[in-house]
Amino acid sequence: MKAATEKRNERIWATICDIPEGSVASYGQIAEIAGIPRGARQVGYALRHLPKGSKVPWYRVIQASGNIALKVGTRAFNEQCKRLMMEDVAILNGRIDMKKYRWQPDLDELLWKPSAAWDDDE
DNA sequence: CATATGACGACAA
DNA sequence: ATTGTCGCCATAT
Repeated sequence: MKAATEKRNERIWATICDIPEGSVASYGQIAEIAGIPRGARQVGYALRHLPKGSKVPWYRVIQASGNIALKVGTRAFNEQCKRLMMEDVAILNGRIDMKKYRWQPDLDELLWKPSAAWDDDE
């Protein structure tokens, strides 16, 4: 595994950890905040490679369309639905109302941990 | 180096 | 609203 990749994944996970309870974010959204424009798939990759007992709230990450990315019927899928519902996130007909639950970080929150979103250089 | 794949996203029919 | 295409980008073969 390349170091750059691990760092990228860590940034992604860190960003996901910032999603407040009761909210959700799309893969693309996470990617952008993590400093990886068009990196939606990389977020998916990072989640797929989540370290074994990580406390990352991966279940708050869903597709921009409001769907859960996992295949229906899988254990992970059920786990995600369950967790979301526990946080009062309604799932109607297998979908989540993004307009209503999408995480909208304020500048304060971004300034709060910029190291991830901006060049380490600066 | 060429292809195929995937926890994605935007857009056209 | 549903479905299909194409664009993206790191990995795997």
